[in-house]
Amino acid sequence: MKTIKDVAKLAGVSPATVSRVLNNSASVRSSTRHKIEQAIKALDFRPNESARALVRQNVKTIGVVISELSEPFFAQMAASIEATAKKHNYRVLISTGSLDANKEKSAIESLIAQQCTALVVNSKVLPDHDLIQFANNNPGFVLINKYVEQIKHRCVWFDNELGGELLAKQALTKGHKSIAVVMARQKAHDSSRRLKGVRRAFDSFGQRLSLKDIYHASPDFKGGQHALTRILKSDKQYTAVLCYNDMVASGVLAQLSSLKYSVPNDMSVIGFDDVLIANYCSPKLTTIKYPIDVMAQKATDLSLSLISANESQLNANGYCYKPYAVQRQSVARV
Amino acid sequence: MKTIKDVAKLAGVSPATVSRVLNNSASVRSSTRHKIEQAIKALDFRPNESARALVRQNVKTIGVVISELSEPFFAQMAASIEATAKKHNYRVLISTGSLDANKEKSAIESLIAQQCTALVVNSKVLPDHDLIQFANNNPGFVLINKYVEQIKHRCVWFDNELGGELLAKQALTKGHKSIAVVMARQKAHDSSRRLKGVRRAFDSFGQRLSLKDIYHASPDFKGGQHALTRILKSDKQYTAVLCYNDMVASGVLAQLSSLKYSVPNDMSVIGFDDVLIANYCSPKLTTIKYPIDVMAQKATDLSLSLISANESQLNANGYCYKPYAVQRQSVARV
DNA sequence: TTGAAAGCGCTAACAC
DNA sequence: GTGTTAGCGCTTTCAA
Repeated sequence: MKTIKDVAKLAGVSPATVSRVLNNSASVRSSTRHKIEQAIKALDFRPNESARALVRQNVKTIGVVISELSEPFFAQMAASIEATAKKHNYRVLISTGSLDANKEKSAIESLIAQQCTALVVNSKVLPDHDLIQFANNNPGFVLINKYVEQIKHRCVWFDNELGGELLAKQALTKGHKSIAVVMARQKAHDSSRRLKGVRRAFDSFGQRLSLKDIYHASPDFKGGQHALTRILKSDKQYTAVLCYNDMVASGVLAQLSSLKYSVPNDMSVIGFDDVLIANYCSPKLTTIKYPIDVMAQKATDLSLSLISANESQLNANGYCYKPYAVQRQSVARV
Repeated sequence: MKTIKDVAKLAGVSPATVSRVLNNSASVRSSTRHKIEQAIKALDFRPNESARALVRQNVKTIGVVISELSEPFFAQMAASIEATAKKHNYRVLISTGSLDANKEKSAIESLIAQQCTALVVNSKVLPDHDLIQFANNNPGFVLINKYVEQIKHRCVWFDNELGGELLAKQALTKGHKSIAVVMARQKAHDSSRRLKGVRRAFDSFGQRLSLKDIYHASPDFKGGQHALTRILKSDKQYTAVLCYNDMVASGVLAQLSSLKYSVPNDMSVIGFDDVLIANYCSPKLTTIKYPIDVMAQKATDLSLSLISANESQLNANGYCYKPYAVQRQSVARV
């Protein structure tokens, strides 16, 4: 392995000067610089990042914690973080938390041990006080998809309640009266806030959402399939199904299709998130946009500016992103 | 930041002994070990991985190069690598290559500079001689989804030709005579090998694939939509469309659906890869399985065993994975 | 503008 | 079993 000494020897200078060229840290006579650059090229030298990290006490790596990389929503988030990090010349170290508090915690800790000063964490199950403690000990710690009052300036989150409201309004404004709602089973998910928004919309339309109309399912394709089966078994004649996310909605769609129901004529279906599949299923899903791309970008920028002490432009209230409706073909007027 | 010295001081021992406990590297009296473990816990100490990497000349991090993280196929691959790495107590450093030879090269180089001795690379556009050179200088360098003769023992690849053959047979065995084929535009993709397999199947059925029946498209949803439009404009009455991948097939499906064609009655459609969406679209796609999960796992294990000199169980011929057909509902008999 | 030297936190010989 | 010491490759004072 080539080291800075090899370069120095070949260029006939000291290692310190090579370092100066590498970092543009002090003025170096241009002839000297040239010699060094030649030597670097000749040896195909690349500085050892571990050594740099050790002496600089940080590493040009942003740590990312997510629950599950294979889910489209998170994959998109990770992709957006990676793209943003790349612009700042940072790499991305990914660790999964798998919906387990201990694993989530050790995922974060391991990234910190790797000297990641920048950290973008999508915590699903870790208690707030743990998150606050991490934030206090790590200047570059940022939460995404989560709001924690005490460290809100490090949070990039989404207005789930408004999302729920918009979700319900997609059906309510088209005259639907008998509406089923499919939410996620886990408390950890954003179900309860979305449901609150759904209720608010019902109230504003003078309608009532009964507990019986709320179905619980795992937040994926299979969950949607199962939920729809239960929905059809009920004695109510629903005309619309509000879904926790687009994967659930796809499952609902698939099940309806296999039962020869026509969407949106026999049943309207509304998704949430607007991931790729919403645009790819048939009929295309009317859904609620969760702007995860720009949120991920913001979280990355935020983390990076927090560690560069470039705090002038920080928003003390954090960053809340709003949903909006994306109307496609899965909703009919009744 | 806590260091090994702090722990040593608190436990009343030397740093070396702390290191021994940390690494289980030599026998330590159990009472001493206990004291040290107490001190580690009390200080919430975690060893600095950069320092370890520097002295050990490697890092417990596996570098991954892929073209685009947001594509479902690659997201699934990345997820599988991460899961496997985690089992070996490795982290994952991800870098994207974006179908550009220079970016791909610098992505690999940057991972090497980070001391990643284990490397799983999905190269799309880098010339073989570059890959061979990387392999020669990096014992843990492994290629996935690619076969390079000179370093085949470091390759985990897929039998695209057989895949193409199976793809065509899904239609041929059901009596289709007029078949359109949609392949990827880029040479970099596996199109040509798949096409070769398609041709072989046609030959074995005594049928002829004319150049006019081959359509080129970008390997995604939009590409599928556009391709189908061109297919329907042709003067031939096709009864089946063979697609480069499931995303293309979804686009074909969507376009057919919007034109009120019924699948598979009016047209049969066959995908490739068997990503999630193949199971989620309507009708469910008949497709060819690309076992990316197990391949990614194998590539990760291979890379890790290459650097641990645990080469006894290595296969000098590399690892070729075979496709198989997954029959669902998008193909009819004619 | 450049070089010498110290040291980041850790591991691994080599003593004892 | 445990401590002492050197040094991994780099950056950064401090002098010159």
